[in-house]
Amino acid sequence: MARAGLASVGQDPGGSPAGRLLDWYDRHARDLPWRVSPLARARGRRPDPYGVWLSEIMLQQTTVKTVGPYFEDFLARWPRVKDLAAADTAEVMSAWAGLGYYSRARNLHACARMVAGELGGIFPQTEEGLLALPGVGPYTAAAIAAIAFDEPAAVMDGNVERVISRLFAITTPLPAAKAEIRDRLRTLVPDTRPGDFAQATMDLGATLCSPKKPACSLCPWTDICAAAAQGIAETLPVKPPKKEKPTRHGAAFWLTDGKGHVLLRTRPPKGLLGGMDEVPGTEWREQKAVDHLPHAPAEAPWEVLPGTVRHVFTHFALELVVYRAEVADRPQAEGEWVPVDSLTARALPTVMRKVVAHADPDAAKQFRRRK
DNA sequence: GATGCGTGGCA
DNA sequence: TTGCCAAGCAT
Repeated sequence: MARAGLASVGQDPGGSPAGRLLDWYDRHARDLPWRVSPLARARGRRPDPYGVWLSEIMLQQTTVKTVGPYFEDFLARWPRVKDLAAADTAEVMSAWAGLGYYSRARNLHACARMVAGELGGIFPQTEEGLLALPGVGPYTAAAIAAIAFDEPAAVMDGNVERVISRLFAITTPLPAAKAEIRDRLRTLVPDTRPGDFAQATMDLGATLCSPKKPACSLCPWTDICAAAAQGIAETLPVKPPKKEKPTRHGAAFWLTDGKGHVLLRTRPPKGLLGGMDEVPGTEWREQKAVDHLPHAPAEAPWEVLPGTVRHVFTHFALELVVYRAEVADRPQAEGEWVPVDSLTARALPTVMRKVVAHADPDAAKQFRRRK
């Protein structure tokens, strides 16, 4: 933890910036389920490309804490890429339920099938090759290339954008600043341990160089950080103003048959909650409907439940009224009758789990097993 | 370049 | 309570 005195600025007190960051990483790397520790890596242990790929897809826009149990569950169910490729899509969607951004799950499965099939079970080892895989964009391709294959790729995620924009005091707003951030990052990427360097920059952003109240005094780069020197670290990177979220309204219909089954539907494969299961409902509109019942999946003695279900998506908030009915004989209705006690096996997104909890609190208890 | 796409944690 | 935002990608 040697502190670089003013006299040593520009003198490279602890080696190159990358070297100093790696030194910090050797001492502070977090122990994560998909990570090979710096020590084990130094001893020659290599991360499994399948595990690196799986974790990176899950980590897109998703926190480490949230991903943990899902990663363990996927790896236990499908230890190798060919196992995942052989799974049913419905089973994969069910296992992904709750993690969000469900197109990731579809692309994950498509990618597994591509790798296990036409690629002979071997992941591409270059950024370019990885970029051609479904669900793999610039960040993920670079991350896999660096972490799994020791390619000196510039791995730039939200954390790294923050770290680099501060290090060089880049005040251009995002996303226009990305090109400059990437150029700056490239000057830092070392030829040795590029994978650890990538993980170190992300760890730095996730721990010390946080969006608010960065812990500059503990940072291995504090003495070479332009933003810290100018006292503007917390203001960077500059982001565009946020758009406001409208609230949409709708209704959901919980219909049971008296024999422990409930009517569910599967949403279309693309778009919001694509390919996921749902409790049948109305469309979701900003205007509140006067009467929901004409949109019910069947005629039944519908009873409106008190309260509403609220859920916030990326670009709008949703408020649902829940109706409940039980019928002795199943009416003609689009969808599938599913045992109420096996809903965990279904691909129910979080908003629909909230609907279940509202309509039948006992049934919702089965969801508590995970996490 | 802009937009659509989930969820949970935390200040 | 409310807003912020986290290891982005596809279109």
